Amino acid sequence: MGVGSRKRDILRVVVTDYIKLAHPIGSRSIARRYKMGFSPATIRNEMADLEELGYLIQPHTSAGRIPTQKGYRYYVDELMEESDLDEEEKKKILEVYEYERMREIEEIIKHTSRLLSSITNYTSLILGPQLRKSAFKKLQIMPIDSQRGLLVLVSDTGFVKNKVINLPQTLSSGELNKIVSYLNRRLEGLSLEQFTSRLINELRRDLYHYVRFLEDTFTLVEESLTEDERRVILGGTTNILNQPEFGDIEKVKGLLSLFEQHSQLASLLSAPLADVDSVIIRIGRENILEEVQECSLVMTTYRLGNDIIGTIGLLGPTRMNYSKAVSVVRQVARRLEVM
Amino acid sequence: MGVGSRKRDILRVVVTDYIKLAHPIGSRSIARRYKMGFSPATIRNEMADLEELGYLIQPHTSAGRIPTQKGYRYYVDELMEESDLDEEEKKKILEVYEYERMREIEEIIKHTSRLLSSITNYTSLILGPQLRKSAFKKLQIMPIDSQRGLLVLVSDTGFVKNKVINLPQTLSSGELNKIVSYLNRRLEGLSLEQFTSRLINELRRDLYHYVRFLEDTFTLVEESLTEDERRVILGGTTNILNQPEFGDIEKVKGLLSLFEQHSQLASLLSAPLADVDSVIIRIGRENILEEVQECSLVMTTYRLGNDIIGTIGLLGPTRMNYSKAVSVVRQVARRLEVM
DNA sequence: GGTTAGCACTCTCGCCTGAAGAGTGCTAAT
DNA sequence: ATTAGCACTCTTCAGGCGAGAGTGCTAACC
Repeated sequence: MGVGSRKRDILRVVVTDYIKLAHPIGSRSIARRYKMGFSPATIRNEMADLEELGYLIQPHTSAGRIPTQKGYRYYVDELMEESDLDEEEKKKILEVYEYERMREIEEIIKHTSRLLSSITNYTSLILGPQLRKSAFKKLQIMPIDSQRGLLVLVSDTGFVKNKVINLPQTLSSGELNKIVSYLNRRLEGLSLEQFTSRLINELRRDLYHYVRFLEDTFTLVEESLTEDERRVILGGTTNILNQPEFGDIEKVKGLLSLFEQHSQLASLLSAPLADVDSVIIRIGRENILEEVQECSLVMTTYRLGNDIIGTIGLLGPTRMNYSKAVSVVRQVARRLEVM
Repeated sequence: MGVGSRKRDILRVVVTDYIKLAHPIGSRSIARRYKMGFSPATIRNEMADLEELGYLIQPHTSAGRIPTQKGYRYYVDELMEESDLDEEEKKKILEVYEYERMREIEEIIKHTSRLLSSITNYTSLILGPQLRKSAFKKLQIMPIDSQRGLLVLVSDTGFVKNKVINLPQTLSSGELNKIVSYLNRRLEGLSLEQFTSRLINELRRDLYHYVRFLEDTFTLVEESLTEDERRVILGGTTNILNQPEFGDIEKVKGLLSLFEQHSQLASLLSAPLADVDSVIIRIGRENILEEVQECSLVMTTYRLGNDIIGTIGLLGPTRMNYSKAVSVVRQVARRLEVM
């Protein structure tokens, strides 16, 4: 299919119209809506060819055509033009981040997810800061009462994690301070993925008197690396219900309960790290998970500092407005990077 | 309707059968399922009376009857017996809290909500610790780098709150320590609701040199009092989709988006504080919010320490298993109180 | 008088049918 | 290569029909 060929034009029209109208597109309606200079019959022939080639399909004989997954793929790769955002949408983006300068990273992400879903009416997914890649910044243990203390861990990307731990009664505040400053010295600048069992054992040796209460400290860091890395922030989870293709409860059920399983979502968002900065589109069955095989995901990575720290994405039906989704995701990611 | 009257028995049967079977209950099926010693015709007469009295209603002529809101109300007030839990369910409860001793209150609540929804198949709502009622325990500011610090606030109920704040460059660590220990002394034992603007102004006077960076501290406490108090933890939000009465997307939509609005949910859960320890049931339109007028809420308060600190509840269709919901909610709340 | 059997009536639900509408594929003409 | 024409297919929707379930009423029964 060469550039400027009639087939290309017709495929483009079918895809964009189907995205807009959500029902099969017939030759007659194309001829009516766009004055292409061909009769419906000609268009019909071309459409039959496009079906032969696997780009279109008929839901049943004598309905119009709708794009196949391959058709969408060709569209986003070859035909789509990235649309510019409305003035209003641009303004919305600016406003959100206007007042966000000082907040914690968690807050920024939550607002971002709300922003994405409110502009697009799709569901937004944000894979939070990859704690693994971020560096240790500071650790502190503040005594709460005689038995308990609060362990606080801060990463250079502004991520904070707490845990209440037991303190041995025998521990003086002087000793505690010494331990804390030892740990800070020892861990300074390490990325959290360097916090391996070898390192832990080394620390254990050095601090063998206090090992029992330090176990909690180690546990916290480990939890941060595993469980917490999979944290996904969602926005607009009910937007999907407005899509006509999800009018059936059964279809929605799987999707909505997927939204409660963060580790699954995290795997969905794991992008090939090669394509940093580019926007990745996964259409239908290109996604691994069963539940989203009738959905598409438009996503990109965002960075804070120099390391990649997360992914933001929009999930909609395969019939989603890719053009808009791509530009929204791109713009917001860019905006996020200058925070 | 006196105790032991036939009407009572029949009302009980209609309500329990409808809860179980989810379709209108007819006189014939009652006579068949329960050998009551009356013919269907007699039961029919009684049912006609019950309809007259407003306890039952027919969805259409010549269908069976279903309970009205008034019918459910009579049932829960007069007829229902609290059911005991299965061994398996009891075990489930024990297991969850077995490994929870050390965790932060937030974690405990999350697990509790998962527990509630998994046992009952309804949606669980937990109104978190009422920070307002809990007392200030400890405040700490840990420097992260030369410009920023992490402010950490701990309440006596184990609630932790963080915020990244700007530190004036000119501030020495000695000065910082002095400020922190002054604040700790000054705030010791105060309940957070005593943290009023009068107090803030007093602090402002005493620390007028540092006011600008302390503003963030004050803000944090204020936020904790307002925004954060309304935090609601949800579990099993998609369970509602399994109920036959919510087979229609339109009905579900409102409910699911309500689940994203925490302040609304918080208002739903606000219970008359008079009935601490008792389980409160709100049936259908007894709930204020539009979206849950076809749902019922079974809830009770739980305490940590001596002050009431929250509410746990189960939300299901009006046709929910009240008997089970009441006992689950009661048992879990009780279990929570000995943490 | 309370209870019951009998019966006509009503309403839902699933199924079929038929007409309207939309779109196609094929053929023959341009 | 393109187009007009036409028969054909398929969906959708309304209407109709029978089965099933349940009712209300009446008259008989204990």
